[in-house]
Amino acid sequence: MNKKDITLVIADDHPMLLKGLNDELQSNGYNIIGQASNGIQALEVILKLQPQIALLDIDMPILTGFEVIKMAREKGSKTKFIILSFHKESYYIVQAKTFQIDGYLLKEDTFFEIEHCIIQVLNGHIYFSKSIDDQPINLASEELRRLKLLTLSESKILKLIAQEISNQDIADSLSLSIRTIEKHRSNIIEKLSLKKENNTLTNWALVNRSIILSR
Amino acid sequence: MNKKDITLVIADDHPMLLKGLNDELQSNGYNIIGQASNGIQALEVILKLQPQIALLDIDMPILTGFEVIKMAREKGSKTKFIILSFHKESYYIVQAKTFQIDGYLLKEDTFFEIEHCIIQVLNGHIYFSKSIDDQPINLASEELRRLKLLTLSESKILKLIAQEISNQDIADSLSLSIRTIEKHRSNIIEKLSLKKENNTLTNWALVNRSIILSR
DNA sequence: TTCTAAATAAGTGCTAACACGTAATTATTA
DNA sequence: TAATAATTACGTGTTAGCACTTATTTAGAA
Repeated sequence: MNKKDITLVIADDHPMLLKGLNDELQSNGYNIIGQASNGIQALEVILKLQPQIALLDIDMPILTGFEVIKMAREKGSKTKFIILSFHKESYYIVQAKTFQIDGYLLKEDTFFEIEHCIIQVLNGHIYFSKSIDDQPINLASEELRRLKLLTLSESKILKLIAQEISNQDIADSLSLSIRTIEKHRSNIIEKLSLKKENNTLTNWALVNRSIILSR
Repeated sequence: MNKKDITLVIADDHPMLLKGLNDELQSNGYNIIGQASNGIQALEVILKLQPQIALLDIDMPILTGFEVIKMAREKGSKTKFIILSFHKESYYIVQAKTFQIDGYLLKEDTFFEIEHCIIQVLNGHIYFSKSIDDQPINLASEELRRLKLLTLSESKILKLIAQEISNQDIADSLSLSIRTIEKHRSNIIEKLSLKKENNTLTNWALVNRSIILSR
């Protein structure tokens, strides 16, 4: 495929970065059909122009990159999405993987890395920046994979925990003893293989809140 | 003064941003005599080329922008410094003013704002981005507003809390008493007006993790 | 029907976070 | 210089979550 046949939309709320990305891509022969400097603008441009690839920042005004992707897909968009972010923390990477986003780049990456990612994604592969340390991601993903091991009651309780509801309140709302809830918590901790720390389950549930609540 | 007589050095560890800035400045007739992608490189280039103005990122590898400025001045550099940063929090601004830095821009600023700043600084004025004072709508949430109330120490500790580091470990890493950390936590809770619940601060920090860590 | 998994519940002890107070030492600023 | 804010630190008590264990009832599978 010729580079000029690859349609791209790019979105970032930092004008200089947007310009740098635009110039570098264009001078390398890519066809940038749209730009945006906030989330809602990005969503509109993507839905209207239906590019093959959209390169999105996460932290944008009005809508985050993740929200744009979710909404674009709900509207039936076939665009492939690449996140371009400052964040290399596992929290973001896990979220990107959960959303099944096609690519994840860091703003510290060179153009070489960006171009490589675009090509990989166009060929149907998933590509995450080489600069991301895979270790914690795999650990976190492993825990998410284990979510499937939970029974119905355990899942229900986990959702309540992720909403910062105390054992006592969970017990009350489900008309169960607080000891039952405690036992469920123990079982959940064991199934997810969480480290034995104070409030380990609550902490883990809050960090992975969006994933738990979206299930 | 003609634009092409204005000598500039720019430094940022994000290649795309550096390119965007370079292209935009050059196509507007400015004379960029040097670039750098980390702190030590920036320092070398500034000392060697002695530009009239250096545009520096704060968060760079090896040396921060502030450190570069301090060291360049200690070596007798007459260069005027403009910080180009993501941070609009008061403590960064205060730090910039304490260092008597000539200009402070945000990466969300347009080229118009950047150019205006360069001109002001060249004329011996101090110029801080217009976006710093007016509260941006997209970030005007109550929580973020209250985050501004925190002191430097409190912010530092809050970031560690958001990374699930215990009081004891925070105390150890900062060489402080655990009681000091506890006191800071109490103060943070009060400043943020969090509800009086068990682990209320940890929970809040984890829920708002991305906001806290991106600051 | 027997076996197993899930759901229910309780005993007992430990720990980190937090409430609420006091107070000394530094910075900062008016 | 005086007043204020920030940082440091300790005392004492409370609580929610968790470890580790035992045990009954219910429901589904072999």
